Amino acid sequence: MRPGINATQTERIIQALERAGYQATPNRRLVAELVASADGHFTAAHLLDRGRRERVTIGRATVFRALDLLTTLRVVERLDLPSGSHAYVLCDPDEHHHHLICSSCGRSEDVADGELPALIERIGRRSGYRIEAHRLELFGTCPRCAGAEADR
Amino acid sequence: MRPGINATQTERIIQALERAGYQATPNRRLVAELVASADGHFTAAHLLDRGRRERVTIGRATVFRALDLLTTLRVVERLDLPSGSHAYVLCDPDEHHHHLICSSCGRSEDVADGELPALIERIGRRSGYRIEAHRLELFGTCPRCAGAEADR
DNA sequence: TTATATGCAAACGCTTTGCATCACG
DNA sequence: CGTGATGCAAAGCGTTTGCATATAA
Repeated sequence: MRPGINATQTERIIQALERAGYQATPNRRLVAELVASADGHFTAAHLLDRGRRERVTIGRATVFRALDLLTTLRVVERLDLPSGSHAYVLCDPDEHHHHLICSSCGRSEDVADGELPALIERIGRRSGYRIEAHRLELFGTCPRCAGAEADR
Repeated sequence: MRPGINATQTERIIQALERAGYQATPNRRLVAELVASADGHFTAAHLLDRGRRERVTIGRATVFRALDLLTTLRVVERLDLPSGSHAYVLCDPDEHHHHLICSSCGRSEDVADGELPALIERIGRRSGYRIEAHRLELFGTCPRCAGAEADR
């Protein structure tokens, strides 16, 4: 889980692009690598910085456009942090899930939907609303950071 | 539930301000009235518009500052809409709850926490995270809007 | 050769800030 | 009087867009 490049993950992202009919250009490959190697969530600015440090001339717009694309393809998801700012996380496109985010290091886990649908169904029945979407975000401290705290 | 001024609600907001040691100035009273009479969620810009329509010279900054204050006092809560933009809702400062928002008219309901804590406790145990905060947002169509649809 | 992708810079929308003025305690 | 509140305009920040260029199918 060190911040190296995860070739398999990178490939998955690129394949998602190609499957959807987009070109796997060098820039998009770079973004895919950066996303795949991000440990936890990241902002667009963060990604742009890292991209430029890799000595590639990559434009701000390209990063935003690539992230947009990946969001549409459900390869990444956009989070609203408690601070009000936005971040992205890599995630599994194939199943509905939610995110558990470490406030200390930013690492995040996908959390399966579990009993939530039943709960939501009940809320819908009680309120009379037809519920069409939901979003659950969990914030906390991951085991590693909790451990590091204890060591101090 | 028409968009009239809800005097009781307005008073509650003003009292929250005073209790916290802030002055209940005419501007803040106006914001309190606007917030109390908002049917559903609203943006800062929306509030500013309405404030100015009431023929009061009120500055953008004042509205933002008042909303900040009310957010701190938990009289309103800031929402992150799926579009990525922000809105505020009036809510009950005394109990933890979540929001059910009508995508069609913007009306919103507080939803009690209910079984969520148990679910979250389980997620925490399974993941090893110490979960410190959570946010659940529900989007759908309220009974009234669903009815209006059916009437068409 | 036609559609797609890119970089750059400017535009944009929302929010915050600096500062002089005003009101309240 | 001194602190707190306000309006205005300007600055700030993250994001998007227009457009000319470059690259891929």
